[in-house]
Amino acid sequence: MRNDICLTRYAQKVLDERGALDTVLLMATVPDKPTIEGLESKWDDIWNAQGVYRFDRSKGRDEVFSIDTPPPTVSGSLHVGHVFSYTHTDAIARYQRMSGAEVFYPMGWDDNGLPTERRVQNYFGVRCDPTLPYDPNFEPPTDAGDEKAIKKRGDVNVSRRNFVELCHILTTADEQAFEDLWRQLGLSVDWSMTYATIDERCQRVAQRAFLRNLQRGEAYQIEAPSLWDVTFKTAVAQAELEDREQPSAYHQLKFHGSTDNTEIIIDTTRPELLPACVALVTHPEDTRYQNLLGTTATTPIFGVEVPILSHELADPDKGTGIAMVCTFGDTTDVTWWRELELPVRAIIDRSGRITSNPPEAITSKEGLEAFELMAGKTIFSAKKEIVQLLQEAEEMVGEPRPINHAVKFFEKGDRPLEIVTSRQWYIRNGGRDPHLNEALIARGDEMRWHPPYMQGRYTNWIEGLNGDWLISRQRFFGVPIPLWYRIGDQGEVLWEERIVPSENELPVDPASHVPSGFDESQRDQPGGFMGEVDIMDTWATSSLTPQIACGWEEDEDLFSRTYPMDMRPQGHDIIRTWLFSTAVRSHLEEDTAPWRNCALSGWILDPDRKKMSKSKGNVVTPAGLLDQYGSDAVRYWAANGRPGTDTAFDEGQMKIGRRLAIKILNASKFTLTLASDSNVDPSSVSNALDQALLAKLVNLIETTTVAFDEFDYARALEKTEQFFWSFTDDYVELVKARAYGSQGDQEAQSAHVTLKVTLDALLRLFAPFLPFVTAEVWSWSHEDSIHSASWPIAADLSNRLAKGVHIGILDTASETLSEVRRAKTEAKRSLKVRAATVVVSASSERLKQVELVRNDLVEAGNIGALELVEQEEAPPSVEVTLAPDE
RNA sequence: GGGCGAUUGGCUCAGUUGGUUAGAGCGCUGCCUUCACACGGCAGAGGUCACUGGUUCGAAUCCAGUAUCGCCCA
Repeated sequence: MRNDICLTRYAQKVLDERGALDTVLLMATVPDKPTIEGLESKWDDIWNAQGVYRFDRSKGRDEVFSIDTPPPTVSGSLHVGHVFSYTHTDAIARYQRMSGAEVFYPMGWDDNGLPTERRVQNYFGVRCDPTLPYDPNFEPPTDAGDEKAIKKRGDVNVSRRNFVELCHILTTADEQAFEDLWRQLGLSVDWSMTYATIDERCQRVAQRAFLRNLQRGEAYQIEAPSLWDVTFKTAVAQAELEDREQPSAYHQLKFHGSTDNTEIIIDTTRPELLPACVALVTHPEDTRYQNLLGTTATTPIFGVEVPILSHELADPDKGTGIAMVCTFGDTTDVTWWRELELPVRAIIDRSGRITSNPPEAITSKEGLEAFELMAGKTIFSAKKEIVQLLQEAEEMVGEPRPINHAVKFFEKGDRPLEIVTSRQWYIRNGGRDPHLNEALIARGDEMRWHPPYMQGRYTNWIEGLNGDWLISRQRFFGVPIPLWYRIGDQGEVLWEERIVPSENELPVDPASHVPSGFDESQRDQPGGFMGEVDIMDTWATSSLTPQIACGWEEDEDLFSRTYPMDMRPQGHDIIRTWLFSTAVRSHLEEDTAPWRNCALSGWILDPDRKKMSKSKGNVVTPAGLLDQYGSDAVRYWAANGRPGTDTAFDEGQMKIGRRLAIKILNASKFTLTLASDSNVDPSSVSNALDQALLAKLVNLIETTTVAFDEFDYARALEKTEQFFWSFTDDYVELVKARAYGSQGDQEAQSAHVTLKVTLDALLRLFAPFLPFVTAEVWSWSHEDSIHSASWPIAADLSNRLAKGVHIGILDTASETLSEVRRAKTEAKRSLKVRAATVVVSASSERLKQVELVRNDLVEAGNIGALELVEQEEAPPSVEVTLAPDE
């Protein structure tokens, strides 16, 4: 029965012996009571078995549409925000596939980095202690996941390698859960092409790219002040910062002019950095301090002599207009230090405490004693200590004045960042090189941005860069920086004498692998080698997703067919990190933009219009919603969110989506039951109303095709939905009787063909959004999958339509029918009650249209006498006289 | 402080280069168990398009400014 020829034969019989054979046909092709329940697993299985979404790598670059899917962070649960943006991408992927493109749509998992470390620490109740040796017999704790039990026993210390193994155990399980959810959602991903950012291939790509950067001089190591998170004890990059309003206080300190011992009052929020003071600085045009420029002052308590200098960045309106420069309180201090060529007096260590040894510049007894009191203390305690000392010495004016101000935090951290000097690896990203900066901004012009204004965020970010990209992290679970360093005869590390692995050795872990030409006994020995202990920032891997997905340097054939990629979908909040860093890597590696299109999706807001995020605790998880409303319904809600626009989480929209899916089932059942006999040749459509519907369908196909080509899936959905409801509410009601044969075979046949052609097109237009219900309905009358069927082509339909179709007939008929319904409703009568007479007054033009659909109107409205009165001036009116009440 | 976005019925949103009377869905109200669909259908009420000016024959739409909200960056 799934055979088209067979189906046609049966359908013919239905026409002849209608009624008697209806049941036979229904049982054979269309279910009696179609339902959307259970479609997800049924169709996932079928798609899987048939390989509907498998990438055919014989296709050339011109035929391929490649998508650089964002690898979601697996160390957390998915929330509806993910469903939202991934559905947008999938709709476009499905449209492209149906339009004839060979869609390259792999999925990755982002599992390396801090979020995983934190999850593993909490889930297993462990801490990584890199000094411990690997324990090959280590078993994961049996109480994993049991918060109470873990809290009771406390964390267990494990070696780095054991810790990494636990990371792999957990991420593997997480990834399976994610895939299951994506399948339930109906993403048309080729699941044979997944990758994980910590897997061997990704590590190889990340390390190879790093070595190439190193070779070309784009990666470099330098000892310099950098932003430092004291909780995670790692350096962080500019892109990972966020400002947070924090309570603080201004303190007025008395410096003393060296020549005449005048008091110089400076305002500072960080009095504890006084021992690290290296200069005072004021604005070059600030008349108040002109006479001091070029002289020196001594710091209170510590008695260190510092120069008084000028710099543009000193704000005359801030505090007293003269500031103390410390190494280092904030990034402005770093700028002053660098540009004014000041010395370093570091007093904050890597855990955020005051160092035990004072800077050499402090020599006075009083100063050394004061430092002794602060040494080893946290910032908070040291501040209390120094304020007390200053007040006792009467070197502070008044009390601290509380303020709120913006302080830089690591976006994942919860203590303010400090600035410490350390040896770190950087990749050039235009933060220091104006030419590279310009070149990267220009790359933005090679991509189409959806929506276009998002390009401004990219440009603004690059323009505001103040340094290169810091990629080294002092963490455990990530891709190691693939290097060793020679150790000199005295045991000193020779940072410039790097030992670089060859590319075919990758991936390497310098902590356990031995560079060629050495053996393990030489590790950390004079004359031997030392492995780099740092790992790369997670973005140093994620910035290579086009290279990873497309098989860079490992599958040149695939690479040539897929790169540069056609589309990068992502959230607008990570333009500065993911999008930008990816552009950097492709620029350096391939001298090209990584993609042709960037599609930026908005956020999901909770009903209070707050961004949905884990930290706010307002996250809604998708699994329950998919079960409750069905995947098509949830996708419908998601697809209504316009590109780049934040959208409120709204279960109401899911209810509507569900209703739409059910309506499609029922309307299809009706159409296919009546019209499965029909050919689908629009040129045989003879009725004027039918022709008008098909002409309108041509317009719809044109509109949705243009919208999809512009990545405006939401518009395509909206227009299709609008058409569909008027199709079922008006057109189907108007032709129902005729389709059953009331006006003869030819008229019925015209309706059948129209119904069938329209349904076939509508199902395909809906398919990118509602893949399950459309696949189900399509299968009732087709052998192939709707998802590999061709997208409707407007010209194909319009070319086969009769010429001179009056598209307005459809609206005229709908409006007239609506008037009849209104009369019945206002009379509080049933819609099937007879309208004894209906008088339509309108222009002769409009009356001609009514005349053309007279029979359908009379039957749909159950009209006794339909009278037409010509009236050119007044607006058209419809007067209805109902049959008397029974 | 700079940049960007938003502001349309109770709610969520359309409104495509300025063009009759501003649309849809939800919610609300009323009616109808109709032979695809009660997991439904039909219809109704409800908006001076944030505000103030300007351009224009004509502005939700273009321009300037103001306010509120949000985001990004200092």
